[in-house]
Amino acid sequence: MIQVVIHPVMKGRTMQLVIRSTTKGRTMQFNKTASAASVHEQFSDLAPGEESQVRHSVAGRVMLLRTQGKVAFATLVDSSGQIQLFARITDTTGFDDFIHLSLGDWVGASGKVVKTKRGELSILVDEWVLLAKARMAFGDKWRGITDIEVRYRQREVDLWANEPTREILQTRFAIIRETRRILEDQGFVEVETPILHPIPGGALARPFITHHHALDMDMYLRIAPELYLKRLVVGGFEKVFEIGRVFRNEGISPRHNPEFTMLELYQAYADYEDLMVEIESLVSDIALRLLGTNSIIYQGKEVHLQPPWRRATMEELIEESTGRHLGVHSPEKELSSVLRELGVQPDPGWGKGKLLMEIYEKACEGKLWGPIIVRDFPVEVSPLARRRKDDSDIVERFEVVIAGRELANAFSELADPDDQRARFEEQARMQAEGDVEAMTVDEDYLRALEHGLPPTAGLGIGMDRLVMLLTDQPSIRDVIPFPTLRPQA
RNA sequence: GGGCCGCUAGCUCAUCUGGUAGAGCAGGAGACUUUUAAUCUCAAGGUGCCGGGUUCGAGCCCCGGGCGGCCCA
Repeated sequence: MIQVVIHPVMKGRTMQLVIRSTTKGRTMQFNKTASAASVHEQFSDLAPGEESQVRHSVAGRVMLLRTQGKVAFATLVDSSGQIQLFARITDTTGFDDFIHLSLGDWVGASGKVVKTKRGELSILVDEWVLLAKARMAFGDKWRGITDIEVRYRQREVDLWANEPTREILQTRFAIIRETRRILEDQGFVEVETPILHPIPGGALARPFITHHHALDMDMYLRIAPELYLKRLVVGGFEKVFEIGRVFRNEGISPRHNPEFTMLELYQAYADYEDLMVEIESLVSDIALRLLGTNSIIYQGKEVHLQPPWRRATMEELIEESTGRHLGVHSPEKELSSVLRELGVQPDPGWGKGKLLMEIYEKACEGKLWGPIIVRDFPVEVSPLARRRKDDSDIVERFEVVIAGRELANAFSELADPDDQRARFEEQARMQAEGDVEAMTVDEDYLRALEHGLPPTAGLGIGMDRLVMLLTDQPSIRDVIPFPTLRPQA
């Protein structure tokens, strides 16, 4: 015997409906013949008070219920929109139960499509069935759910009570879909690479550690798919991309979630200049397709996404911001003192390249509205990127900054196995000195390079941040269906 | 990790300086045969995040803890 648990707010007739829906067997199937939107499309020209002779069956969630004696009106919401149910004691079987539906109940209803005197297109219900009972009380019917914590923890409630949440996530999934289409149209092949890594690599970040019992070894959730994707290029895939989750063991903020979605693409025979053009058109095209414009508003300020975007070197931007001409060849003392003036205490282990990068991040990045392509980074902070021909301390790398945030990171890939080994060893040294974000030597990757990586350029885009930008959301949590939260005590 | 803010009925919010908690909606009973957040009547609904302390008396003041938000490192 199944114990029927009744929520405290369920009483009287509503409780009887709960018990009946639980103990007398559920309706397991419903033959829905029309969506709310399709009813509106087909019968938009019905006159107020006019009844069509067409029957339809609709299904969805009861969002509002207005009873008026011997008639009642329910607003039914499905994934396409809303349609009104019109129940009448003379037409509707089980009318007495109908008027005791709760907000949130799932209902299937059949009847003629009519338009009421007030001009609301409706289903004049003759038969209906309770498909699922909402035992938990509904949020405020006017304001929905505003408690941020409830919205993130019980996203299903947020989703059906708050329409904007649905719209934002629908846009998110559409952005990812359009990205795939655009890249496939350009001849890129979507691939999959491991999420469980024996060695974390491809980015400077602290990984999550997990354990494989049969192999009795620790493994790491990937911090980037980068190294495996380049091994596919070595194997002969000339244009590849992967859209997938990566995991970084760092703090949570309005811009960071421990797991997030990254797009990485690699193109053989290309360099970072080619990818500057690629990302400009990619982001602009996605906006055009989904929003109908590439001139958008983010948090009250305009962002013009139409190519070309401004390009500037890191050194140029530092000079604009600080008024000082600094570079990787500036005296270390000068770089340290500028950084200290900016309020950052340099770490003794930092070289000139790291100092310069810190200066850029502190003095420039947050102030750049963009879109802007910031190019030519120090080799010290770019262990997988190719050196520039004219200056071996600088690499062919760029970041895209929009609204003060890094949206994408790209570079001409380092293909020289000897240089790569030296870079890995430098990273390993930093790791030994306690840098939890430094890389380790990846012999499998080095062996792959020994087999020959053609000239290749790679690009990574934080898809969550792109979604934030295009949906005008200030927090990454609002564009992730189930953001990471500490469990409630 | 540090600072500031929040946590009151199922939901959304009130409660001036400490005096023993209130409304709207939802839910219950009833009225109403074309409503649009329908309306009207009645009744019910609270460990004030948790634990200490101060006080004759704490939702409010103090200390500790939890969860969340924002800012900073």
